[in-house]
Amino acid sequence: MSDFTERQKNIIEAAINIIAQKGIQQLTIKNISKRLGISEPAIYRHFDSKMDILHAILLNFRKTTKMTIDRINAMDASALMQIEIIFSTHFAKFAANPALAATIFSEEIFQNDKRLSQEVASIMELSQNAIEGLIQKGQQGKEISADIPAGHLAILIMGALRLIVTRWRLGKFSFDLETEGNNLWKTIEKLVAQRTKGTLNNE
Amino acid sequence: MSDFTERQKNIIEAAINIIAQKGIQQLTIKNISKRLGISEPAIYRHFDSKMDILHAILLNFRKTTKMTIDRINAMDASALMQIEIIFSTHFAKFAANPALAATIFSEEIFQNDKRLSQEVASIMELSQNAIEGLIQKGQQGKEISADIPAGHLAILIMGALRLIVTRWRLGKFSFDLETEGNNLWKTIEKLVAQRTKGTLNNE
Amino acid sequence: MSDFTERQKNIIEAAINIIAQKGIQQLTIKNISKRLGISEPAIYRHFDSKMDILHAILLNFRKTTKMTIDRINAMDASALMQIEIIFSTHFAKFAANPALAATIFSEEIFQNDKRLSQEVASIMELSQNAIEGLIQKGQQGKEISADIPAGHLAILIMGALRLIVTRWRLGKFSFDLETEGNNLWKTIEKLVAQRTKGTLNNE
Amino acid sequence: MSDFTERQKNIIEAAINIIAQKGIQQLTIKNISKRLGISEPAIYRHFDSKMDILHAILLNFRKTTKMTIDRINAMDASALMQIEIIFSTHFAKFAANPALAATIFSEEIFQNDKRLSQEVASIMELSQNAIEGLIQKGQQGKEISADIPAGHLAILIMGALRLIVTRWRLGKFSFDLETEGNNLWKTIEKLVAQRTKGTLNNE
DNA sequence: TATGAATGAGGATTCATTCAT
DNA sequence: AATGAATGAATCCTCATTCAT
Repeated sequence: MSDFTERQKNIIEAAINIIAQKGIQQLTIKNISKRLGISEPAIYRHFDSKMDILHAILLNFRKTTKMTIDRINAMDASALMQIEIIFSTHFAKFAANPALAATIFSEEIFQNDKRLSQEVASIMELSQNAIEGLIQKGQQGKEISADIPAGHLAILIMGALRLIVTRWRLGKFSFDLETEGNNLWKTIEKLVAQRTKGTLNNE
Repeated sequence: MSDFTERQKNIIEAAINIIAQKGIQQLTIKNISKRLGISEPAIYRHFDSKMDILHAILLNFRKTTKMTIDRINAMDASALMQIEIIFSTHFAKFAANPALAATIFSEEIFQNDKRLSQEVASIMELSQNAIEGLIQKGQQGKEISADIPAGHLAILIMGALRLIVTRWRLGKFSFDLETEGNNLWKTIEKLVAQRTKGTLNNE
Repeated sequence: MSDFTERQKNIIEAAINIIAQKGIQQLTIKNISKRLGISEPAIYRHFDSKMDILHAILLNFRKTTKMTIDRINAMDASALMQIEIIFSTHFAKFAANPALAATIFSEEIFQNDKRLSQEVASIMELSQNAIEGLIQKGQQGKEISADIPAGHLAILIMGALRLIVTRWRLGKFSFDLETEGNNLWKTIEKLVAQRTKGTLNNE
Repeated sequence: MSDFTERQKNIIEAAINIIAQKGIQQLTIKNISKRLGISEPAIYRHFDSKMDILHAILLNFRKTTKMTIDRINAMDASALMQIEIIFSTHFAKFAANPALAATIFSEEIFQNDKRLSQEVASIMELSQNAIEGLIQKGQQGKEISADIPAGHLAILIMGALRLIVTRWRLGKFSFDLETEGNNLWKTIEKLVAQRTKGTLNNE
């Protein structure tokens, strides 16, 4: 959030909350200003257009995602552990800010605007590449079965993450996201772990 | 599509295409009518409201999904084979009608309307339950590793399916969905297959 | 109703009921046709326009009002008795068909159309003149105090009639119109009755 | 009009004039804005909805009516004189603002909206109760014949007032309302005045 | 006699945005 | 930095009416 003024941060936050609670169709300048208790034109002091607000949301998310990934990549830990941290960090982030999930996973919202859709694609790539890279590292380190395409594994992991978050949202947060996320991770870990004769799950 | 008149089918189709090409924000009565070369009020001869059109889209999708699932469930095939068919049928359907994917995976679009959001939830459950049931069958038949929770597996499978379709859409269909889908399936199959000493993947 | 076909009578009746129950704003061709269980264009087989339907309602009311008045005028009864009959007949008519009151007393509804507004004026005159004539007759016959302008008396009588009916409608028919009407009449009678020394009310 | 902004007062005035001149059917946001020389959306800066405008008209009328009645009630005058002032004040008000009469006496216009119809009923009650109260006072003070139910008298007075105003409107203001009103009042006064032997009208 | 399909005109209302203050 | 007032364009939807069948 470093490059944004306080008011801009307020606006971004309000916008995210509106999207999460009421859907993108309710994200109007009027609703944002109402939430902040200011007038509509006041918004235009801080952002040139509504699109700019959406762009700021994405930009902001990409930044924090990148920071998280960089931090995790720099860790001295096993690949599986690192992926797990990415996984659980995402869940923690969404649990703490459910609005974010609604916004980030609403790709089609942004498809009308080139700048926005590119930003979305870029964010998706970021996590995908990070996970894929860690998987390859894990395969080289014999933590993860080498016979599984890293890209496919990344899709499975990210797809599961997205789906469980979406369910959680649509189900009105009726289960504990972090707990379920961790459980899911254990299953994933079991699936992808290097299987040697001695560690066979069955038999 | 059996319960709809020809005009209703036209309208549904036009609506799906608009959502796919321009996004839900562009799904207006005017745009639908323009696409069909009729006037706006003409739409209201066939649907009471815009929401009813969206509802019809979902209803229709649920129906065909249910039929597909029932047909596959009735098959005399291994559980893995059946899941694979569900998987590939979905890809085939989306490949044939990319608009559908955009519509169906846009859950948050519908969150303002109870009837619509319930329909979406119901559709998601349908596939989830079907896959989960087949996984359990596969586990009982020793096709699929029994130590993996069926629910988690179902989330992984459906999550991957959704994610790959979303990527395909956002990437403007730059890869062949069915091919990639089949490849992904092979990986999934490998992951979940009952692992006995003799069939170990590694070593 | 003699000059109208059965279908026309149905339409008129439906229109009156809609005006009474939902107000003039809800009097639409669609609502009329819905009430009759026919299609909208079917209405146009029987009336050239919506205005023609309203005109027919007024025409019809004027006819029956004229008939009533003529019949009463022809009676061999005292003037007061005759006015009372007009008075109570109106109440009976409105009690039997509350919709009519709502329609007839909604003069401003018709003010956009010359033909309709003239019809309304003509109906108002009809009753006014009838009552005024009977009052004069009563004054000549010494039934009614001669020092009161007949026109003013007619306004008082008709005004009270209209107001009590309006109240009855707005109060959702919470009192018995005919009973209250008769009570009111007794008061009116007392007020206008020829006051001779011997029949003084006070003292 | 105290609680309304200048623009709100403009809008209310324009609305009243439209209702009076063209009827309620022509009371559209477009027509109001046209009359004020502003755009349609501009209206919504000042009123949330069209219904709110109608409500404001009624509210305003009720307020001034209440003030008038309170002022008259506080007067040190005979009951008959007080009623006469209410009577003539109403005529003066309508003569000065013919539009108001058209609006206030159009009860059925408001019947679709609970809030509005209650306001209308409340306004009607206000005058009715005031007059009824004054009649009782007059009866106690022996100004007014005590053998006449006060409620009936109030209906006669208010009914006559309404009817004469309506005629004046429908007749395109072809007579002088205040003059005719005053004449009518003299008749009413004569009718209700305490009749003692010495003041007998006849003989 | 009736209908299904359609339409031009218009309804209230909302939108993102601008401008003078 | 903020606001009150305004607006052009667009929203969904309804209306009376027409026409081919």
